[in-house]
Amino acid sequence: MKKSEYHHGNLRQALIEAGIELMNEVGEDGVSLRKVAARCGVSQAAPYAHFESKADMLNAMQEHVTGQMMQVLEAAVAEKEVSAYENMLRLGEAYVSFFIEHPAYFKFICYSPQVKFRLVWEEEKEVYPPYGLFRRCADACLREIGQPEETKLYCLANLWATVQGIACLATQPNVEYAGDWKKDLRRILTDGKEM
Amino acid sequence: MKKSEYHHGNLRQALIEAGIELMNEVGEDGVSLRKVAARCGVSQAAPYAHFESKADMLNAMQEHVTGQMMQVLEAAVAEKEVSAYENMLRLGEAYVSFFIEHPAYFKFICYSPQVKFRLVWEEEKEVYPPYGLFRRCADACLREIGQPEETKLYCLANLWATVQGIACLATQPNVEYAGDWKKDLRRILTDGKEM
DNA sequence: ATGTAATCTTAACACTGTCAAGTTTATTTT
DNA sequence: AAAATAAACTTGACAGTGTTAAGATTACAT
Repeated sequence: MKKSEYHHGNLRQALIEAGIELMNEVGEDGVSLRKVAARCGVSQAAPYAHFESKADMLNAMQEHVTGQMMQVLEAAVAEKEVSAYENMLRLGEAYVSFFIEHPAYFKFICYSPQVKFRLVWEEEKEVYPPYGLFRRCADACLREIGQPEETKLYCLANLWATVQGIACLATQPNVEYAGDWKKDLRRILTDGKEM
Repeated sequence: MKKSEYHHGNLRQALIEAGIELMNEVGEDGVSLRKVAARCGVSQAAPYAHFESKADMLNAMQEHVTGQMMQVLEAAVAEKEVSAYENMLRLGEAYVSFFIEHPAYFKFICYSPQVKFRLVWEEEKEVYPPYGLFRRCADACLREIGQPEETKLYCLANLWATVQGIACLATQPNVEYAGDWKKDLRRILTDGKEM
C-alpha cells in the first residue's frame, strides 16, 4: 500500500456519497457499512472514525440528500416576478418531482429520526428545511390571498398534507397514479385557495 | 421435551402474531426471525417450514394487520341510514385513526411490496383492500353529490391523497400535528365536495 | 524533533438470514 | 395394524452484518 493512500483525505464525504449511491442501486435495506467502506476502498471499521454508528451515517446521508433537495427547491422559488401563490405551486411541484425522480428518498427522509417539525404557524428552527421553506411560501401565499388569520393554520395543514400525500402516493412501490399528478396537485392546491 | 410439544400445532399463526407483537415493541427493524421463533418456543429454523423467507413472513404479517384494519373499516361504514358522503368521511377517519393507534403500521403496510393498486376508477382486484373499500365509498359519495363523470377520477385522487397524506403526516415520527386532524380531515374532504 | 491526536487496519464478538442433514410426529397407503 | 410417506421441527453450519478493542500509520502542533 502506498503511504499516500493510508489517509483517504475526505473519507467522511466519500462514505456519504457512496452510501447514497448504493441506496439508489439496491435500496435502503441493502446498504451496509461494510459495503460502503469497501466501495471507498477502506476497511470495515474505517467509518467509525467519522460516524458513531450506522444510524449516524444514515442520518448524515439524509442531511446530504435534503441539502441537495433544498437547492432544487430554492431554485424553484427564485423568480421574483411571480405571485406568491404561483410560487407555492411551483414549490409543491418541485418537492414532489424530486421524490419521484428519486423514489427511495421519500421513505428514507420522511421516516428519518432526524426529521422533526411541528405543523404550527410560528417560525421555528425546523429540522426539516423543506417544510420551513414551504411554510414561508404558504404564509406569503395566504397573505396575498387575504386569508383570515383564524383559518391559516388549517390551510397550512391542508396544503402540506396535500403535497406530502401526493409525494407519498407517487413514491409508493406498485402504486400507479393514473392521472397527471402535476396537474392534479396544482388543481387541488388551487381549489383549496378559496377556503 | 414432551412429545406433545414437538409439533406446535399452529406455529404459522403464532409466528405472525409474535412478529407483530415484536414489531410494535421494538419497531420493524428490530424484528428478526430468530427472536420471533424464540418467542414461540421453537428453534431458529422452524419458521422455514411455514415461510419461504423473512420477507415472506413480513408479507404474511402485513396481510394479517391489513385484515384487522379491514374489520375496523367495515365496521365504520356498516350503518345503513347515513349518507354516502358521511360514510366516506367516517371511513377516512377510521383509516387514519387506525394508523395513529398503531404508528409502526403505516410505513410497514404502505411500503410493503405486496400492496398494489392503481388510482383509477374501474373496479379492480386491488391487492390493498382498504383502498378498494375507499374507492367504492368515494364512488357512492360522488354519485350522491352528482359529480360529473369527467372529474370523478380527479376527485378520487384528491380524496385518497388527502386521507393518505394525513395518515402519513400523523404517523411520521417527530412530527407534531398541532391541529385536530380529525376535524381537519373532515373539513378538507368537505371543502373538496363542491369541486 | 518530538509528542499527540487523527485516521486507518486487523481481529474478534454476537447477531442475523438461510440452508443441509437428520429427528420426530402426523398422515396416508397397503 | 404395519409400513411408507409427508409434514414439522432441531441441530449445526455458513456468510454477512454492526460494533469494539488493540495496534499501526500518518498528520499536526509544540
